[in-house]
Amino acid sequence: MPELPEVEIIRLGLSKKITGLTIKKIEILNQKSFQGDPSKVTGSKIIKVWRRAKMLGIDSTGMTLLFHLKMSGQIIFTPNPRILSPKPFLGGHPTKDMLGEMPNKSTRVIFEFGDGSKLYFNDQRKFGWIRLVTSTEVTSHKLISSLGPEPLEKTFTSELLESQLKRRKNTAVKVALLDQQLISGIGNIYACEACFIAGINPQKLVKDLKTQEFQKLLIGIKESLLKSIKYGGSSKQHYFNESGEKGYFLEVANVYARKGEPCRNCQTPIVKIKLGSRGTYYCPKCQH
DNA sequence: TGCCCCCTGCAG
DNA sequence: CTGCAGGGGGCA
Repeated sequence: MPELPEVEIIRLGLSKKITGLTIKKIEILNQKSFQGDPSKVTGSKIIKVWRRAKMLGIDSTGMTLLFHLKMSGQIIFTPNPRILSPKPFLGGHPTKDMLGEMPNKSTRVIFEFGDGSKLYFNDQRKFGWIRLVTSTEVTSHKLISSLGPEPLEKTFTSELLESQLKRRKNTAVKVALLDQQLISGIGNIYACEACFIAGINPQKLVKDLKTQEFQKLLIGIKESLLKSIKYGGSSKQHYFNESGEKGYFLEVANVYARKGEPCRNCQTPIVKIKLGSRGTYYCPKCQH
């Protein structure tokens, strides 16, 4: 589920909460969700929490826990209930708006820290994973080294966007935007949103884009990602931040999941098509 | 460059 | 019941 904004929100929140804590115990409930030897980090202290593309990294001494949430992964932090009052989501049964008690049936890995707080890795569909790698090996790891530039970096300009996308000239723009080797962190929601802001039909081939369209697309990418972070991310089904709170970006999204609803710009009903086997939303009047 | 697949669960 | 879901690796 989570794309760049959602993972970034988790990073921001988690960083404040777990930096400095000691990993006391790692309980693996689903073997496939955790790759590596957990004993290599138990007893060590958390130094840093970082993000690259849609991946989250937790550094301890010499080792990195690398997380990928894929479609349904969640990272949920709970303070020690004997020290701090329970968060609202600890209260009850899971609903659309509330996460419910931890752990639940989707919990795959549980980290326990020295102060009694816990971190739950939940993943209904089991596509996500945690990999334990040495910190020196992580940057050179294939998963990281093959990634394209981060779209929110200042150095990510329309020239860079153009040169990256043009590595796939005969591909539809929206499909190219999803390619993590070209640009990292954009997923299905923000690819659709970026195309809308840029006024570009998602089916348009990269080779047919004009310089000015790359400039608009750059704005569309940065705007939609930043706006989502501001609104707490997109919570369609699974996404909750590390404190169990939903995000509200989809309530202000222009096209994603708005099939048949009026375009916010021209009132034309938003259309849904399949592109590269992914659901794709756009306004047939505003996007050419 | 385009499918199939990894899984589970929810909506239609 | 079928189809669909914030991802992306592997394979032809």
